[in-house]
Amino acid sequence: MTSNQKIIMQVTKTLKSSSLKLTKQRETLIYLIFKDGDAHYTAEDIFKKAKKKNVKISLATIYNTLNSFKEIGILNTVKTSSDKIYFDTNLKKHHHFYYHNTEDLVDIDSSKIVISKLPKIPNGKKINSVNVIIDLIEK
Amino acid sequence: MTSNQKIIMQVTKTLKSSSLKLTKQRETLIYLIFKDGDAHYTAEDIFKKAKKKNVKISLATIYNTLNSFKEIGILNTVKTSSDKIYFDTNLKKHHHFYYHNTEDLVDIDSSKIVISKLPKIPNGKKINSVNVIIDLIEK
DNA sequence: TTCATTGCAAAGCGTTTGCACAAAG
DNA sequence: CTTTGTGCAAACGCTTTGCAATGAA
Repeated sequence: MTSNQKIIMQVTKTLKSSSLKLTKQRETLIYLIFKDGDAHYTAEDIFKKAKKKNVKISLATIYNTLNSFKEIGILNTVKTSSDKIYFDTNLKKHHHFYYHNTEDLVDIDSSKIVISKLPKIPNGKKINSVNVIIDLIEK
Repeated sequence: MTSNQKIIMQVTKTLKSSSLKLTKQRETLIYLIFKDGDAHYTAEDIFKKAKKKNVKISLATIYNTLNSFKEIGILNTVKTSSDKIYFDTNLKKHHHFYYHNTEDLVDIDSSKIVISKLPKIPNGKKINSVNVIIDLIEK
């Protein structure tokens, strides 16, 4: 069994132990989203993938479902300088390359970026996350 | 003359030397945006500021004008996890605190964050910008 | 006079919501 | 059976656009 299959099983388990029901659409979404490893999709990307596989699912359901997935913690969202939401299957802390031309988002492992100095954090606040986006253009 | 007045003069000069005409609305916008030093405003923020001063300017003009300003390089835009565009008057390289609750954006000077390790940049690409957003929540 | 700029309302885009129907447990 | 999920179309919030009227040079 591949590591992606393992992840699909684990995610499915998480879903079952949540308050969400395991429906056909949700199974399909989990498969579509996790089968290729860490990736970033817009709702539209997934809608197209589903169409290609002749899976019947509406855009609204994709949004609603992915937002539910985010709530039970099997997915994250990322915003870039494009104005679409990217659903990110990588739950570990990580950063991103953003390909300006193609609007693609690619993971950068946490270990590949080291921040050796951080500013003083304002009183009463704490860090929720530190997000680095390296915006790439053609050389 | 304060440093903000100097900036307003300089920005006005840049505008004059661009292909854009110096209109009443543009003068007003420059004043509203630059008078308080580095800041981040949404179009709506500026619309409200203008109303308070009884300046007549439409939202559409604010958007169009600020986008023109961006093109001639007297303004930048920032995106956060909110879905609004922030117009940023700080043209120097810098990073941001994002106050999750209030959706406020606050500058972090470049010197306050040091990245001591960066990943290998993909072939044929170069870095356009490295953006760090420190997302803050209540302690 | 000529061309850019403005304001309005309408359109656009990605995302969310309301509601009747379908499916899960 | 009861409750949750689904699909559709309509609503939404922010931003952009088309166009007639206005203003700058």
